[in-house]
Amino acid sequence: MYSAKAELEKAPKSFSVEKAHAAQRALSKHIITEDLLPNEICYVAGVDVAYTESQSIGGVVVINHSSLAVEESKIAYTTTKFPYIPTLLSFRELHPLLASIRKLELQPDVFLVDGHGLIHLNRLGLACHLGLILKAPTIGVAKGLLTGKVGEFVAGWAPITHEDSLIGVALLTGGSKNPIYVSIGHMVSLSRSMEIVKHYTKCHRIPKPLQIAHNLVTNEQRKLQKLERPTENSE
DNA sequence: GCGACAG
DNA sequence: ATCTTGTCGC
Repeated sequence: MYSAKAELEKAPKSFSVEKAHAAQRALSKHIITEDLLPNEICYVAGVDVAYTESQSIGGVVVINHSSLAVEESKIAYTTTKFPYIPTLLSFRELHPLLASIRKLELQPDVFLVDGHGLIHLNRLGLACHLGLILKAPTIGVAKGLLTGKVGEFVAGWAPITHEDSLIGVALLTGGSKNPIYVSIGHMVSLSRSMEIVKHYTKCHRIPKPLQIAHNLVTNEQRKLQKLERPTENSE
C-alpha cells in the first residue's frame, strides 16, 4: 500500500541527495493530473514559510473564492532541520507547512503553494509533495524557473516543456513584465490551475492567497526577531 | 568541467 | 529565503 508519509520518513535516516531524488521519482508516479476539484470552488488556501535563525514559520490562509474574504489563517513554528538545496525545497518546507495546515478547521478545495509542482527535474516540486501527503488538490506557483524550456508567449502565457512534454506554464499576471510559473501540484488539471491563478491575479503578479500568506508569516517573523534580538539602542 | 539554481 | 536605508519611479 502506498504511503507518502512512510516514503518521506525514510529519507532523513541515511540522507543523500541521490536517495532524495530517487524518492522523488518514485513519489511522482502517484501524482494525479486529472481535475478532482468540485465544479464550484468555495475555499482556496495559500501557504508560505518564513525563517528566523533557527525557526521555520509555516502559515496558511483560507480565502473565500467568491468574496475573496479571508476566512481563516493559522501559523505554526518548527525547528529548521534541513538546509535549502535547489530541487529539495520540500524537505525543508513540508514540516512547517503541515504543522500550520493541521490547525485549520476549514477544508480548502485547493492549496496554492509558493514553489513549483511538476516543473521540477524529478516532477516532484514542493506543491506535488504537499499534495500527496495531504491527499488534496495543490497548485504550484513560483517566481523563478529551475528547469524546463519556455515556449512562445501567446495571449499572456507560454508553455513550459521538458523533453516535449508539457509540465507547466509561464503566466503574465497583474500587468507585470516578469511571468510567474504555474504547474500542477496534485489532483488538478493544468488548465484549471491557470484558471484559478488568473482569478487571483487581476491586479497583482502574485495570487492573493499567496500574498496574504506571505504577509502573515513575514509579520510573525518580525515579531520573533524583535524578541530574539532586543534593540541595541541604549543611550 | 563550470555555472546556475523554487524558497 | 535573510541581512537592510534610502531611493528611483509609476
